[in-house]
Amino acid sequence: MNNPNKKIITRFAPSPTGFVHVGNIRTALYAWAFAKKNNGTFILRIEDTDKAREVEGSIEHVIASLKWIGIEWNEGPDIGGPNASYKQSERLESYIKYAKILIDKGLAYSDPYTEEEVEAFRNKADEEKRPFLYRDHRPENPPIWDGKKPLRFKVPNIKSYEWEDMVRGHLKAGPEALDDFILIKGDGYPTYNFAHIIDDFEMGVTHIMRGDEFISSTPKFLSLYEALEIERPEFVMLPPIMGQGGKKKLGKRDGAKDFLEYENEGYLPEAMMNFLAFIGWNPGGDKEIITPEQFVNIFDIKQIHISGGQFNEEKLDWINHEHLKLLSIDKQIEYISKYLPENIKNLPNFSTKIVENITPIILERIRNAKDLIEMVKNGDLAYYFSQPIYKKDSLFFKSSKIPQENKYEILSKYIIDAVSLFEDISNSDFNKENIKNKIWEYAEKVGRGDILWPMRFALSGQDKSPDPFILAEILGKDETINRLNNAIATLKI
RNA sequence: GGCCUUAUCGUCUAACGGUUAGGACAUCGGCUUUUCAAGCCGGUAAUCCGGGUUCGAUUCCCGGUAGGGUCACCA
Repeated sequence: MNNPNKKIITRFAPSPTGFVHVGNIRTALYAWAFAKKNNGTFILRIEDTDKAREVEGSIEHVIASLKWIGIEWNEGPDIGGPNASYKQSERLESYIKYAKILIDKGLAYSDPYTEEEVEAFRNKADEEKRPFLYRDHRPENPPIWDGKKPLRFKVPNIKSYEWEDMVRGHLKAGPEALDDFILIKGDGYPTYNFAHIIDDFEMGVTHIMRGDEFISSTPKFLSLYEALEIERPEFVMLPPIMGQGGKKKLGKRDGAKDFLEYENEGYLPEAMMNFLAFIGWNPGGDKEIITPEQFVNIFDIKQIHISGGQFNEEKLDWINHEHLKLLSIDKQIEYISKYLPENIKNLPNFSTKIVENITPIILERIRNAKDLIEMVKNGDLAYYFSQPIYKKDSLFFKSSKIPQENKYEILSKYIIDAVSLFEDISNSDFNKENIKNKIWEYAEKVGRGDILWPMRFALSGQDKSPDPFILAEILGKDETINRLNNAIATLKI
């Protein structure tokens, strides 16, 4: 088939019919990684031969999606290349050229029927419960092709085909898989079946990576390669990505979402790449968190799976969290700032300094932007930027040992003592270690929960929060004492 | 329905004839602890079924079952 020393050329060839989803991107990812690993060429080609389904802005969207996840191409519609154009609608001369070769060989003919007539043949076959084959109706004397009627391939040899696939191994199909399919449609545009073969040939593509839904049409492609007398590329059939929960192949019609949505939801591109890479491929071993560079280095077609994998959002969340932890502190701050909701940014004491300080705390508690928004909803963030409001009884620790009768006085005393202890720490030494050391002995004496919980609650106003020492450090000495004094005042009401 | 194809814990997977069938996510429990989170430790959990081949099958073969794909002037 291919000379092993030949430069590897792969491509990703979406049609501009709307957004791309994870399935599309996974295909692109493997083709890109394979080419990159082998110092080959990766081509982006737009298959815009169905004008009816075309959606405005799709090409920009594909480009944005690929760029976001970090896939770059060597040739494409935006950057050109030696075999431009990279849009099929601008390559019509090529298709006509090869169509004429087939006509001259007697291997293509004009379809004399109307769509309705073909449909009637099909329905009749259905009624008689036998498979429909156009070639059963192959016309005796087809008219000269005028470019206004579909041009059909005249399958030269109705036979069984066997071929090798780099993932599936040996595959085969009987003659019933072969039919006189349309090469060029009535509107002058080629079909996928024809166009991709011509383009891959002209662009020197060595490996075709695509979903396994193309297995059943492979014999048609094989027959066409033969008729055209061109060498076929290697086939690399990728397993499907199944939708969450169900067993259906993930597709646009089944609720697969716009790939760029994942950016809005706070997923990191490198986490997304990591996750997608592992649906349908596994390097063996226990390592599950890999960087894009590592992925390219270890990617191997031999380790692509043959059966489909489910899209598991919980695993994606975990992977995202792992990658979040891998980020530099500056990148982490950038991440939190990017996804922090506006209502937090509008709080009275909002400052980027506090955001920087609470970034590690937040990061520990979230896996994506949804979690961050959830934190905000639960009031887990607002207290860093504004005074908490609460009822005085919630200041008491659940298993408090403070006697009921004069509990407000006693707790006030504890907090007053704490304040005076903290007064001793200078502003510059007001960090969590010093704060803890300062109060620890006292806390041991009165019972840790009876002062630590009230202190934490006075600072946060929340049942759940980080520990009081880190809270105090982030708020700073003045604000900490201020809030503790507020708690004392609240107890008096 | 015809044809093609797939099948290991709930999920993603490791095993390339010989393992107490390993890991990860999720889940459950424990430790730690002022609450949460994180972390650490541990538990539950799988070879679809039936025949072969073999000294020995998750692994090879056949059949069944179940899932997926495909049968367009869509890609």
